[in-house]
Amino acid sequence: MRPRTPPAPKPTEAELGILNVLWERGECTVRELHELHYRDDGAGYTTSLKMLQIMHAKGLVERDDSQRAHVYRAAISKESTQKRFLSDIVQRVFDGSSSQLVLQALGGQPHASREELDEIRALLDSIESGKTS
Amino acid sequence: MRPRTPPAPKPTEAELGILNVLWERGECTVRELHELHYRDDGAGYTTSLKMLQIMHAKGLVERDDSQRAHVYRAAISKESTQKRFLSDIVQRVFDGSSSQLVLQALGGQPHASREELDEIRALLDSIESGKTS
DNA sequence: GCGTGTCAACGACATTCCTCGTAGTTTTGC
DNA sequence: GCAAAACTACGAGGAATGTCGTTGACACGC
Repeated sequence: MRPRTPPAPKPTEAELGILNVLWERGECTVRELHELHYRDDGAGYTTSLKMLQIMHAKGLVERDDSQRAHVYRAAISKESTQKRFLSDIVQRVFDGSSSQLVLQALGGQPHASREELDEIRALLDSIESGKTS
Repeated sequence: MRPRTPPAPKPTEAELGILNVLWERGECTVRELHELHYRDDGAGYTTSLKMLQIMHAKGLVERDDSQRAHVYRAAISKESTQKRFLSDIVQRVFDGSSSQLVLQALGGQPHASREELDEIRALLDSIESGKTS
């Protein structure tokens, strides 16, 4: 028997935009999402609806249809999606080396705050001390 | 007058695979690329050719057609492409915070070598010392 | 009751991506 | 010379993506 949810595909760019709203708001009706996210694009309401329906069919969002206005929320966590995209990009443009990615990320955009840098340093320490070497 | 090269679009996934070969080999004929990259997919030769033609039209690769077998090479650098994808993903799934991305990358895949960790640490130092704060 | 407005569902459509078949040209082997 | 092989060019077409219009169901106010 297969798992009930076949691995939930990688979100497209438009889907990612919607997921960002859902991650922030927790849950949304179609109307709410449309006002929040699609207002400026000038896109029609049915576009928002259709996107959510497609995403629901893909397993990217869950739906409560007990009310007339269905309520949607993300079916995949933001963190797992971050990991997903990260490992994708590491494989595709960084030859599988995540530290190469880290170097590029730190070098390219060096306006991290002192706290963030310290946090990174602390994580480095914990990785190093946890190593079996 | 517009610039001659309108910003060269973001490579698709298939295009990225081809670029990886070109970055490694420097330059390739269609035949070489096909043997190296498309052999296992069972894809036809004309598919490789067409991809390169499309990429050339987009400005992703350059072409030397002085010989019968045209020679292609990447028109965009690997590093700039890494930056491009990195900043994309930072905007899309990390709320614009590249240090958040770094934390996730370091945490998610903690099998970096001692040398890599040291290199990252050195970069942190140079960022911190270079700060105006 | 009934009209007005909101909602989900569905199909249609343009666009992009990737694949391939075919045609026409040039080179090579003999 | 000429046939076979290799190469480029071109267009067709299936799949996915994102957009929308239309339809039919439902709810609320009066």
